[in-house]
Amino acid sequence: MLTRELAGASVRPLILSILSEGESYGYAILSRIEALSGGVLAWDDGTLYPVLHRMQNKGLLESSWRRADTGRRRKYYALTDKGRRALEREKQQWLQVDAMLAQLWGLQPRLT
Amino acid sequence: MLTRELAGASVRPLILSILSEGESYGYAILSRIEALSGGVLAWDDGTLYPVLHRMQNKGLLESSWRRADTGRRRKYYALTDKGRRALEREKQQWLQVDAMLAQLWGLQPRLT
DNA sequence: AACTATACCTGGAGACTCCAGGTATAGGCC
DNA sequence: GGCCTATACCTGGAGTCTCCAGGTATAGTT
Repeated sequence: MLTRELAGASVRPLILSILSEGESYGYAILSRIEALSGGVLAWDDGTLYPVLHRMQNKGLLESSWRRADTGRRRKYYALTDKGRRALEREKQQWLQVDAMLAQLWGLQPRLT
Repeated sequence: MLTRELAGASVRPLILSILSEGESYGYAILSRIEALSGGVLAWDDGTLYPVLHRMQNKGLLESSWRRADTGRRRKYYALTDKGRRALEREKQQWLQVDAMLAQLWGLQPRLT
């Protein structure tokens, strides 16, 4: 698994990025992350939900309870404009740090 | 500046990577990081020192006080074998997460 | 009726960054 | 000599965050 710190640094960008593709809900976001990582990475749901709540409190997300075709209640989250701007900032920051590490590791820099 | 989380996720890999090039000391590590970031990123030294102490406690680093040619006392840090292994792990984890984000952002994957 | 997968939530423990403050000294300038 | 700046290190407390363990509820399958 990931170090606590890297987990912390990546949850938010991952959530924002996933939601930038369209609205989704907690359980699906978890599955998406697991799939993206090739099954390597799986967050505890008790970690994800508080993060979603905090992000909503900060105005990055908005949510609405809806009933899916399956009959289940789901809380769908969608990006707000503020969330979209936050994603852009987080992305720039990630690329900034990544560029530093790439330099130290002798990897070729990323072309943005 | 960086989000607290990204800062947390990157300090350790950055320190380990910088020290993998050879021993160094707190103040120089700070300057190195600032230089690597093109002046954008500057850690507070009150953040760095406790990190170095923790890493030493965990056996990733070893330190020795020495007097530099300038006459100043410096605490030099060097990687231990355990530290080198930790770097390798942290690197793999970073690349793992980076690959996920790259996928979401439509960037080309990194060839390792 | 029991089980599994789906779907959400909370509280407390522990860990960590950040900030503000502190100590000490070499070298340059007046 | 006296002052300032850059160099060099350290600590304590506030606030924030992940992680874990626990809890609730229900659709579908056996």
